[in-house]
Amino acid sequence: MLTLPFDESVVMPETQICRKFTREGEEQKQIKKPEICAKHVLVQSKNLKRVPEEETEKEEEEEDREEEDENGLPRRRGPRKKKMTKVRVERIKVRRQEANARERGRMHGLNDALDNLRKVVPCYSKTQKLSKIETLRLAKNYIWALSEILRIGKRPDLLTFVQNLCKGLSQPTTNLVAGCLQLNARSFLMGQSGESAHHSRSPYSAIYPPYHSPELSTPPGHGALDNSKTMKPYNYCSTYESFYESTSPECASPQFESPLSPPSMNYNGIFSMKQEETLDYSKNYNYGMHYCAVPARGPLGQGSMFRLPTDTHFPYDFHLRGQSLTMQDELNAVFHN
DNA sequence: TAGGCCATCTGGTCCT
DNA sequence: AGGACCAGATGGCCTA
Repeated sequence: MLTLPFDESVVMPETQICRKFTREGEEQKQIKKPEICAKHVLVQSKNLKRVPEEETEKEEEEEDREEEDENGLPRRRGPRKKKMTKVRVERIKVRRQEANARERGRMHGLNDALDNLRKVVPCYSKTQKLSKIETLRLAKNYIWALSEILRIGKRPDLLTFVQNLCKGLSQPTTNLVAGCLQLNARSFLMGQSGESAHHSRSPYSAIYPPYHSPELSTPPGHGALDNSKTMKPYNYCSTYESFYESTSPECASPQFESPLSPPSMNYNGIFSMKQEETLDYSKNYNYGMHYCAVPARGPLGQGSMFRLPTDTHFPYDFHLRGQSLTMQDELNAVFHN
């Protein structure tokens, strides 16, 4: 069901500790406070340990002897407190540095995992990253919303779905989720008038799983079609760029080319499906993703704003120009309520 | 400038 | 003993 390859090896890359971190502002930090690379620390510590080890033991023995009286008995009962010799202090320092490096690596792994989570929740933006807590909240809501769909067996209307997604989220995040839908919608409309109509999907397809997509429902290696053979290689960058008019820094990322990639589909509304890149898209664009939102009867705000036509297909019949804004208003209202 | 978010350091605790 | 995990403290960066 998840789009992007959920590969733990990506989450915890082997070289995680010593790699170059590129988080915003971190480079500056590196300049100010050069990062102590774990490997360095380890090497240093090994050197520190190895060279003086024998000497250390001698020293410690001597110190221990110092604590004995003339009869060879310890001066005090109970556990002896080891003297803090230079060497011992140094060793403690090194161990602390090692522990710091491990802790840093651990936190980076955690952050990588969080980044991967950001990519599979329905709202992903490189430029406006969700905070950690918001990512977790949104992920929880997303899981809940999807399981509700499974439980009930039918799709809720768009607004309900988005409302569920936004429960407990801050207003900026709520706006971001709505913004994601708008971006999608805009691109969708642009696609209609332009040459790349097939490059976009309706906002519905952006956030809903591809229920009617037999081609996509089977992960590679599990029979059926291998999409990577019939479609152009996955490249979400183009769509990313179409949304943000900038080059995705992850274009070159190999992590999405894993052969273990799950069906190359992303529901998050920002990235496109792998299949969108196909030249023969018009033929293949038949995933049942043509859900469109039509205004519900009655004034806005009464119940749902959008409805899913259950058996009719109105591809591209999405009245977004007016509605996208209204939708955000609705979402804001939801938030404020 | 206050507040939110984040990375890092640190010491404590638990587990192997 | 050493590593993993955790939470508190701290300081930097960013934004409203």
